[in-house]
Amino acid sequence: MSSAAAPRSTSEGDAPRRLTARGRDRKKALLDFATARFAENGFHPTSVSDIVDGVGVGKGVFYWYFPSKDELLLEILREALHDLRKTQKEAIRDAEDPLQRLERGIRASLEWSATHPEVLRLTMFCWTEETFAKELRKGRRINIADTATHVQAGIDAGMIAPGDATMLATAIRGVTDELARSYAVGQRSLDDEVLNLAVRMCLHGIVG
Amino acid sequence: MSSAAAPRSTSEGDAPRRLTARGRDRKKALLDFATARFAENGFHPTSVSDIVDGVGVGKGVFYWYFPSKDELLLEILREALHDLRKTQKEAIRDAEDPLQRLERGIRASLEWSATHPEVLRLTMFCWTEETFAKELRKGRRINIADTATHVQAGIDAGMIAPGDATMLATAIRGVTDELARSYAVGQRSLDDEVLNLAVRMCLHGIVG
DNA sequence: GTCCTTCTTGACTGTTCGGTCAAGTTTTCT
DNA sequence: AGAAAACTTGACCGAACAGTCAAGAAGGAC
Repeated sequence: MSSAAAPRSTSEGDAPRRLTARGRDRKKALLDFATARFAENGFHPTSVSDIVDGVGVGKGVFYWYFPSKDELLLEILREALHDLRKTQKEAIRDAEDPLQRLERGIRASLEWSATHPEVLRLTMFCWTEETFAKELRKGRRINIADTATHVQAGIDAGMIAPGDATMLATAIRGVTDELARSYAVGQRSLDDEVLNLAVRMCLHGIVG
Repeated sequence: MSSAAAPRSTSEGDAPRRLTARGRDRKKALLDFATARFAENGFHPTSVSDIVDGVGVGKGVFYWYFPSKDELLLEILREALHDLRKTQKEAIRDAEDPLQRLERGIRASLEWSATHPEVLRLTMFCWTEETFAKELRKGRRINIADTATHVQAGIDAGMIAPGDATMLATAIRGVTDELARSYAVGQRSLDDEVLNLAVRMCLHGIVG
């Protein structure tokens, strides 16, 4: 116990850990490789050894950058949800009215999904274990709230038939999620036709 | 090698294994308990020992009724998909036109989901591992094909705007799946309001 | 009763896995 | 240069896990 400082993993509160350039590269390599393997093999069937072997480093490296395998997955998740939201916000920025905001948001969602199919697969797994589902619920709540804002604005502007904005937002998410999922699962390509269908289902289904 | 017959598990082809009344009860108990535990704890985190302990039997019992843990989950899955389809068929039987068939199918889907939330959770996990995803893809293909039949009939009868029936069926499944999922995940109750919303989104979104 | 099949037990096996650690190397800071 | 911090190694550990098996109990068929 009297030994050296032992900067053991991210301490309780959180000491974000200072990384050198080399460190940042390593961490990213681990993150990327793990994401790919988790998505194609499943989370549990992919061992920490698989990951470090794949990246070509010793096992200790893994635990230098991540406190645990679970925490790694949480980090992948958080980063993905954050990136998706950022993408949506950018896509919506210059829209002129609520309906256009909704349409662009829907398209941005699907396009993001098309470029991150591995994350979508991971997401499906995460819903099935509490540790990870908690994080997803948070993201979902935020996403639906964002959408509901625009739906409500549309209702107020008389562009959308009155109704429970949150529920309509949930249904919109349903259409986009499922179409994205069927792409992730490899049953359909995410082309313009699908994008247009999603928009048509959501908007013409709810526009008064 | 000269030992007794050794009726080892379900043999390659398949010898459905003759069960006594006691046997059938045991098997059902294992199936039910496992479904519940898998749904609340996750598949991998739930060990075979957890299951047999929960039911109060020795470990050998498990392997008398199931060749492996994976095979047990596949059996749960197959049974569930079969039951859902049967329920839908019954709900649709006396409908008068394609639109009514679609509406009743949608309602039946959601109602079935409401009474089998554990299965829905399991389903999400299954999409993430090939062994199980294969089974789900089959179920999904069948489900969408069923729905597409009615959509096509609606198009032919001039009740639905022309379009790719399969794609529309996919979107319909999207709405119902997501609403069901948000129920399974515990964010919303599956009341009449939700049922009506689903029908409204699907039908008024595609009716010409 | 006796024979045969179904069913049950629980200790055991071989393996794998997440995580640790003492020791060493490289980079950065001063 | 020298100290400190960041990084890396890979053998090692205890726990847990899916699956096996030799032995026997229960119950139906005759």
